[in-house]
Amino acid sequence: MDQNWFAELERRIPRGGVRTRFAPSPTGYMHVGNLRTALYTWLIARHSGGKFILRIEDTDQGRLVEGATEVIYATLRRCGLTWDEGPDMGGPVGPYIQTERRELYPSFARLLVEKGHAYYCFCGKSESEADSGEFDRADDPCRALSPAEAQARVDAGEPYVIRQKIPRGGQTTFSDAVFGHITVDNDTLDDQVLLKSDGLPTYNFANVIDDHLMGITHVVRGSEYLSSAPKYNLLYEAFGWDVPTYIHCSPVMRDQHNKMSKRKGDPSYEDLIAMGYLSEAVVNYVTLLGWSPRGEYAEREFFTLAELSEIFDVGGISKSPAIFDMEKLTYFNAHYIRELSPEAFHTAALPFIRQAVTNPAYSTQEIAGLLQARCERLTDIPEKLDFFDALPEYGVDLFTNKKSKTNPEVSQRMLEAAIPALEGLADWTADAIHDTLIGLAESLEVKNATLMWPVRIAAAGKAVTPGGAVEICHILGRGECLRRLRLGLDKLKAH
RNA sequence: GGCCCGUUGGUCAAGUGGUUAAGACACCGCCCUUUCACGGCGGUAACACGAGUUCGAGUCUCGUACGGGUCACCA
Repeated sequence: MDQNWFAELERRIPRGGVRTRFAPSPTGYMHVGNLRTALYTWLIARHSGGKFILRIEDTDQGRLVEGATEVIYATLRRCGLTWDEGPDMGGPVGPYIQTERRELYPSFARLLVEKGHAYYCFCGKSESEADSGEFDRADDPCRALSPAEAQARVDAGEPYVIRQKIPRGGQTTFSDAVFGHITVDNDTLDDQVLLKSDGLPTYNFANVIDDHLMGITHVVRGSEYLSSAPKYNLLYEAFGWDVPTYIHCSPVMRDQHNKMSKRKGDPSYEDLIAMGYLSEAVVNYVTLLGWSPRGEYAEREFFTLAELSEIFDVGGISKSPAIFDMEKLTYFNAHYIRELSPEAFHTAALPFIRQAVTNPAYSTQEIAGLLQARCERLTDIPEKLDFFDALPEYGVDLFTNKKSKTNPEVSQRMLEAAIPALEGLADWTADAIHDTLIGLAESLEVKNATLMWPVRIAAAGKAVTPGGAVEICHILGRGECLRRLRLGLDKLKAH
């Protein structure tokens, strides 16, 4: 490759503003840790009015998953993480899929060889594998090969990889926005493979090349890459490129000892949605797992994405791992469910209401109204409504409740009074039912609960219901409600 | 094991040498009440340990313990 080719690539790099990138490998789902990385990356770009770029890292040919990039697109879109450049829309520094950039990497690897910072290595895979424990990379004879010798073997068609030539001795210091300055002895760094024998770059190499060529200014990634960061610095240095700002994030854990992982059954973003969690709740909660707002916002925890992009700062990212707490997510979810307008909640809840309530006579709007303050996840809904379509089997013991001062005998009296009172109602409205029952309790000289309890039990056949006697009677409608109340009365008489 | 990193209540966390060591979840209690929720009020509960430095240390230094990461032609 000639100088002009390199110069042209350099010329395309946007300069000036902040540019961040989310660079997932397409594995078919988005784990929580990944989502958080995407969030922070997006937030950093938006906070400073910069660009957020999506790049697909698919250099591992053995792990390609069908339809995986669609999952990434769908998740980012659903979370509101809009991107400015990416595989689907292109951009000034495309292509944005690494395998489509494959011809780029060998040239840069060879450039490094010419500069003396990398070398051809002809050792087979088996030799370099650590199981023997005998092979010391520092003694790799390939490292000492003269350029002419190496070139001759390449020309002869011998398989090879290109390795980074780490300086012997000395130290390398790199800087991370979260962890600060870290210095390591070069001797603890290994001559990592840059270009694999299949001609594709390793993750570490492709990252450096692509981040530079795409003008990335801030690199957000997991702390598992912290220990390879010094080698990145050496690479940037060897090329003479500016080093981007590193932002390493500690992992999201499932418990004290293990990272969250699909393999161990931990939920991915898609799983959480299927479990009845709202996207906004997941986004809000996950952002706070490992980052917290400072100053005037330190005591707040509910934020919209727009608010987060206003106040997000890298300084608030914590160094230690955070354990994912489903209970707290559930709390956030409950909050977001309550924040929904009644209409929006009805729309979200309808499929779940329909799992339990099929009778078209019952108002799903009214049912949704009862549910909104009573469910933490949408999936909680069906179980709460199981008494509408059919009155459950129940025993007279349900009519006993100490706090409401009821028992079967009292309940019988209450129903005997309530049934005719309700039969006489001109309009079956919630207000009318309410006023009638309250008035009846007053004239019977019992507390409201003493009358309401048996009415509700007879109407629902269940001790715990969303909504009280008035709401349930109203939803059931005059006919069904009175039928159930009479059934309850018969049951009490038989008792 | 070598190297790197971390450690404030059960969990998320604020705290940047002087605080009665915030706040939230969970838990418990009380209030509200037509069951259950919602909401309101209150409570239990933490600086891993040991040495320094300092008038003074959760905050700085060192060590110990514990935890995590990494040592692939995976990302």
